[in-house]
Amino acid sequence: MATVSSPVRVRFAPSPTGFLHVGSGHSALANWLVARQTGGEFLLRIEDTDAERNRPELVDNVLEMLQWLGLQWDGTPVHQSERGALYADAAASLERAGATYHCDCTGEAVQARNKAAGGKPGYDGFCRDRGLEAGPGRAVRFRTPDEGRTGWTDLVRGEVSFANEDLEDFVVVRGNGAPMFLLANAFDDADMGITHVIRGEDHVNGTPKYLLLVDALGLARPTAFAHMPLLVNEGRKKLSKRRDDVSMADYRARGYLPEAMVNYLALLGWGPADGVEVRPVEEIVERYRLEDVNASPAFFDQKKLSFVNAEHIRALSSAAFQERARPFLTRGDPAAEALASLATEVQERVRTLTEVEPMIEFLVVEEPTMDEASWAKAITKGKAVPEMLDASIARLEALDPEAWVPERIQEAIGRAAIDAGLVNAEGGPQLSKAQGPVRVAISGRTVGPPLWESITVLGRARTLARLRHTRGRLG
RNA sequence: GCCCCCAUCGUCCAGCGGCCUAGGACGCCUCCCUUUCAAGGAGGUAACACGGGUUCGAAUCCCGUUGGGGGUGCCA
Repeated sequence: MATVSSPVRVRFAPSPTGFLHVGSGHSALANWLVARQTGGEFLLRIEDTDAERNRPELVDNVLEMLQWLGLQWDGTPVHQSERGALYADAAASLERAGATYHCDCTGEAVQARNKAAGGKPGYDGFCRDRGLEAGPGRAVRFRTPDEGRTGWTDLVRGEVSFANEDLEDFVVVRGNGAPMFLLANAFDDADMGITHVIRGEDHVNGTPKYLLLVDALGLARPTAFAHMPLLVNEGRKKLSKRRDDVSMADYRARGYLPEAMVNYLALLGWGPADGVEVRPVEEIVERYRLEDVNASPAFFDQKKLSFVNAEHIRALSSAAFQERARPFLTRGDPAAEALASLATEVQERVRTLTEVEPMIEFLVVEEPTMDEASWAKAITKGKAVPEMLDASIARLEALDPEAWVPERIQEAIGRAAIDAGLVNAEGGPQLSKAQGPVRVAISGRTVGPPLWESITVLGRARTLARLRHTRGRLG
């Protein structure tokens, strides 16, 4: 299959009926990648011809999410709602060419006839030859050919074609005068000079009608189409707003990095030849090939997304990591300062930015929130817990306040372990056992950043107070 | 129902007629490292849906079957 090389002119055409969804993001990304790669243009068109469903405020969400992802579009977004006259002209030209007719059938009437005729869906052509004039409430239908085939070369699917006899006479203008999706969509693509139509697989069935319309309008067909694989859930069903986690804004709120989202989305349906999956977007722009995109549906795997996100988090400089985490710190500046003191340790341990704060929270709050499971594991079921806490208090207290550094603290805890009888075969301290009660006492949890560093940052007074408090609870 | 599409490990991707006793990644499991958890290192688990062709040779090409998905609106 030919490679897309000369500059393309592509578009992302969302309908503002919902928040930007990871599936639309996937299609938008494919368009953007190809535009950037070929030095072409990535245009935006808001398909808001349905005044009743249209929610203008959702346009903001779509634009904001595209910007968040870094998918900057070229020029000003086109709004179909402002182009009614153009569609009316197109419809008039269709009528002059005899390509359309007026229809006054109601949906119920069509259904009833279909049922009587054996239950096949679609319009039956009832008004085709009735010669109805235009009139209020009357829709305009396109007269599809009765024979022949309509097809195209799809960059991801190869040759695709439909028998014209299977294509019903579809509506191009509604009874209220509003243009239908297919008319506005096909007309605009030609009018905007779109060379490559890249969109989801759910548009495959509408493509022959689109093509018939473009031809009847005397406009040029796009150079190529590419129907991207659908993104599916664990049940292998198309991702849906109702049952799946698909809102791009939610992923942002849950601490995913836009570069990780873009990286992961690019991996759905495609993979770089060198096998390096996690990489900067510029490298994906260079390597992406529409012709190599798979036609089969891809499962949107949040576990892998998390892995990719963790990799991108670790790739950040410490300063950048702290800056990116800042909006997720609900406890403000104190939390930011706490993070600064343990940044590299935390950065290596989180998969999303929302996991940052819980890891340093013990440094910010008065008293750490005690995790019940951790208490049960390290305190209730721990070995020589009272002894270990007593010894830690004694050893840490004896430590020169000037020497409150990780190395000295490790030594002190090591001695405390030996005092408490937590020794290994060589007579050394059994640190893995010894650190449990201390960690829970100071942070409330069994997992967290390295202990010696945590104690160093917590400070002498607070560390001793928390150890004593926990010791006190044991009686 | 009809039309269209899809079919390699649980998942994503590689494979485009011999290099495949099928490779990488996520996940899961084991071990190492280790103050917890991560990270890192070493292993392991696991797939060409089925049946016919074509060919000296098929995961790769063709046909069929089965399975899955999408569409089937005066929504986009």
